[in-house]
Formats: sequence, structure tokens, C-alpha cells
Amino acid sequence: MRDEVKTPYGGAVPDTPDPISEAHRQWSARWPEHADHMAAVTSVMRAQQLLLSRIEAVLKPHGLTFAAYEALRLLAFTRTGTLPMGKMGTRLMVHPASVTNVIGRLERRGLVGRAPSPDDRRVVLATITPAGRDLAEEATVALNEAGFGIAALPAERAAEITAALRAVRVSVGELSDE
Amino acid sequence: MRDEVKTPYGGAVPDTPDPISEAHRQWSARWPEHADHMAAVTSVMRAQQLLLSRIEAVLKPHGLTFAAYEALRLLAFTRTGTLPMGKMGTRLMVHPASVTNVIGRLERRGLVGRAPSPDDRRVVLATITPAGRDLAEEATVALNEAGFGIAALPAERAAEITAALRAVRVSVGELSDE
DNA sequence: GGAAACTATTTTAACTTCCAAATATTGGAT
DNA sequence: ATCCAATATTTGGAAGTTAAAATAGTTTCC
Repeated sequence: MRDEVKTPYGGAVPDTPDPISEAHRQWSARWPEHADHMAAVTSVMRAQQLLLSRIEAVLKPHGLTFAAYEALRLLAFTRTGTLPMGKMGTRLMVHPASVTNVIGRLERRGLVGRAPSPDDRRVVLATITPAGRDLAEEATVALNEAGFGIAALPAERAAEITAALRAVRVSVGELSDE
Repeated sequence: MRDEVKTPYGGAVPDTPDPISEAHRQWSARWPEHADHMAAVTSVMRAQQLLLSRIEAVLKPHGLTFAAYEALRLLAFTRTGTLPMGKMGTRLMVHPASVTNVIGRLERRGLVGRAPSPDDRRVVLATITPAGRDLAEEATVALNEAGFGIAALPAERAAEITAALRAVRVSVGELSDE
């Protein structure tokens, strides 16, 4: 009886020992000075894919995608539980259209309410409902218990990743160097 | 005259100095033992978003998305320029349906051809055309020149990222520890 | 030789993202 | 007072993703 783990696709298994080292070698042959950059970018892409797939698996039983979870958590972390749509886009760093989309779906499920701002009628305020708060809390507990998909990774390794990637954010100008 | 860079959304600017440190602080207050994992995962997500947006900006003038570029490059790197659809999915680590999708679009543009395998008629072979090769080469040069979106990052920093993320791939079981 | 099991690809359907183009609303300059 | 430029959100459309089901072809094993 085979085990048949039913991996979601983020868990697909490569057919070479380490596809990234492999690609690095290939690149080195023709563009040696760019091979490290290529490998770093590919690593980020692949890590993101793996992590996202694990996180969504944790969230799925709670009926949330990662995008929905982030939106809900953002509102839950706000004192009043309310934020203008535009502000949410900035904080989550996603396109305004995406915010409209996610909040629309959360609204239909009664997890978030939507109302025009009294101060500026162009602005729409999203507000988390009690049900939304409960779900956010529940999902957060689940994610923590799952160690965000990398429970097996020692905390120091995790911190190294954050540090190494800070350089990317700085280089791209998201962060001031300081 | 303001500069108005017209940032694609990956380039949105946060409104706090470092949103990730911020989140780490928030998390530490309630779930100290998970804060590092949370921050690492968030960093990967954010870095991916930033890099993808820069890379797609480089690719756009050539009429390619990143997914399309990867498929084309994979074929171009093959000696014969031909690969079964399934194999492409494995190599690129994407769902078979995505391969069908991307190859379909490339085929319509004459960059790739498609034909059933003579050996096994379940199998469909994708083959890069001369036009496809030219475009792949052109796009690769552009990406190299742009340093894959992180030209400003010293090669050593790039290598650190690859090393740090290898731990994720190992922890998730994509790679054997060796 | 034929039924059953497995494999490869495509289709369908549900989501997500982003961009570009409306639509409103506000606020500043004349 | 009004016109014009900026701002906030939504809509519509192209792409990409995955899961699940449908189709077709191959193998395996009595």
C-alpha cells in the first residue's frame, strides 16, 4: 500500500538533486558575473512557492486564502478594527483593485463590513466584524502552531533569512539603508 | 515637476520605516517563540513580490511574462529544444494545467510548436521554434543586464540569500540535507 | 486477449494578481 | 463661483494558479 501523500503542487518534487545549483552551473558557463543573482532570485521564487503552498494548506480548513488572512489580520490588529481601503492597499502592498476584490469576498461572508467614510465620501472604510475577529484569531493560532510552514527550521535560521532578504528590500529602495 | 516614477504595484512604498520589523515586534508581544518564523515568511513573500515585479518590468518590452520566459528558457536550454509537457511541469515545478496554459499562449505566437510523441501518444512534445530561441536569448540578455532586478546587490549578498533559503528547501523536504 | 490500473494531458471552474480605464469626490487656483 | 487637477475606489480584462474531472493511451496481470 503506497503512501500517496497527495502533495499540493507547491510540493512537487524536482528530478535533479538541486535544481538551483544546477541552474547556477549552467549560468556560470555563459554569464559568470550574473550567476549569483540569478540563483538568489530563483531561490526566492521557489521558497515563496513552497511556503505559500504550505501556509494555504493550513489556512484552508478555516476557509481563508493567504491574501484574505492578511487583510483580516490587518484589520484585527487595528485598534478600531476599521481602515480605509486605500490604506489597506498601502499596508499590504497590493494593488487597490486587489483590496476591492478581497474585501468584497470577506464582506459577502460577513467577516468585514463596508461603509463610505463620513469625512470624505470618496473613501470606503472596511471594518472587521466580531465573526471576522474570531476567525482571524483562530487562523493565527493555527499558523503559529504550524510554525508558518517552517516549524522544522531553527529560529536562528529563520532570522538569517530575514536579515539576508533585508538587503534585497534595501537594494530595491523599499527600505532606507540606515 | 514631481518625478512620478509610475511604480508597478510591487514597488508600492510602505508607510512605516520597516513593516517587517514592525510586525515582528507585534508578534513578539503575544507569540514570542514564533516571531522569527513569521518574519522570515513575510520577508520571503515580500521579496518575491518586489523581485517579480522588477523582473516582469524587464521582460514586458519583450512581450513575455516570467512564467512564459521560464518555459521558453527551459526549452532553449535543452539540446534538442524539445520536451514533453509533463517533464516541463516537473522541471518548472508548476501544475500540469499551467504548462498547458503557457505553452498554448506561446504556441499561438509561433514561439513554440506542439506535437504528439511518436513513442507514446499520450505524450505531447513542445518544441521551441527559431523565433522562440531568438526571443529567449534576447530576454535573457535583458535580464542579465538588469542583474535580475538586484544589480545593486553585491554578489556575495546574493549568495547569502541562496544559502539561507536552501535551509527552507531542505526543511520542507525539497532537498535532501546531504 | 481483455479487464483493470495507471499515466499524460486537457478542460473546467474558482481565485488571485495587476493594469488601464471609468466614476466620484475633493480641493486649489483663478 | 467655477474649472481643473489630484485622489479613492470600482470595473473589466488578461494572465497565472490550483483542484478536480474528463479523455485518451499504455501496462500489467490473470
